[in-house]
Amino acid sequence: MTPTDSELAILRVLWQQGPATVRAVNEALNDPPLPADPPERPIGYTTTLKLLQLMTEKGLVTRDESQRSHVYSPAVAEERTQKSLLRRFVDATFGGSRSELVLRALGDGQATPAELAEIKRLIEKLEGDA
Amino acid sequence: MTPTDSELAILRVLWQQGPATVRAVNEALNDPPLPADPPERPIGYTTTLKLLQLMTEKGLVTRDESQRSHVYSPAVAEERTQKSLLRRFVDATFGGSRSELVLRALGDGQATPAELAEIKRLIEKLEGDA
DNA sequence: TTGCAACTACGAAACATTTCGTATATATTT
DNA sequence: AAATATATACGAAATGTTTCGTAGTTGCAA
Repeated sequence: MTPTDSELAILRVLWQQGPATVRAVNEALNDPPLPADPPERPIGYTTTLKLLQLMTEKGLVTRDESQRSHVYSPAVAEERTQKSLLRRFVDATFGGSRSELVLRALGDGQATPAELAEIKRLIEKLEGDA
Repeated sequence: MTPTDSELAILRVLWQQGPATVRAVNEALNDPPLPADPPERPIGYTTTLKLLQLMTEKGLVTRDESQRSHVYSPAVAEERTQKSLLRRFVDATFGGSRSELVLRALGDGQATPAELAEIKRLIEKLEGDA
């Protein structure tokens, strides 16, 4: 089962922060890393709650109901989920071609030398494995 | 203006094949590169037509109405569109980190040596520019 | 113990996207 | 000329996602 956009936003909070209450998730969602202009309307508490309830039904999260404030945990792995979303995206946008994707991702002069070096290292490692 | 999934599928046909009629687009959409199992239900002709009409309104395509069968052309550039979709995707899935994206894209041992070599060349070129 | 604050549950509205049926017009075939 | 095939237009149903209001419950403070 693959998350929708809003579900993914919630999963990212849980992956980063670990198990959390509805309130904590909601606050994280509404705490903008970089404030937008014009500022976006905050997501309502019950919206986040409902989403987490739906995600529980779908098996994307689990919850601990032993406390009054339920505590939610991710039930899908970050890497696995990212890979699955990536596959969909590459198929839809680049006809399945990973290298086209990478070319576009790096090919606009915005990648830092550190990023490039890191990726180069990765490639050399992959080549070494062959 | 950024295309929806179905709109993107249509744009990909137009980018690849050049200007085309509704019928040609519809047939291309229903001609599976690799047949699925179970086979998917084909997209109806009027569905494609409607989408192209909406896309015309949105400015994603233009059309030549001089013939009875209108001929549609892409009105947005492939590279620009891909970059914009990529940015959204990287933001939503990898918190904006391009190198995380690339790591995931290449890091599952599925990339071919040729792909890796191509990307390495690109990186060396980018490093040279700095 | 009364009232306020915080919680869950859930139906349904609001919104976005996709799909297609039907009406109508125009060309083509018989 | 009539029947058939092919086209566009467009309303509206179907589907999927997001949002929130409201009801009801539980804990806590006055």
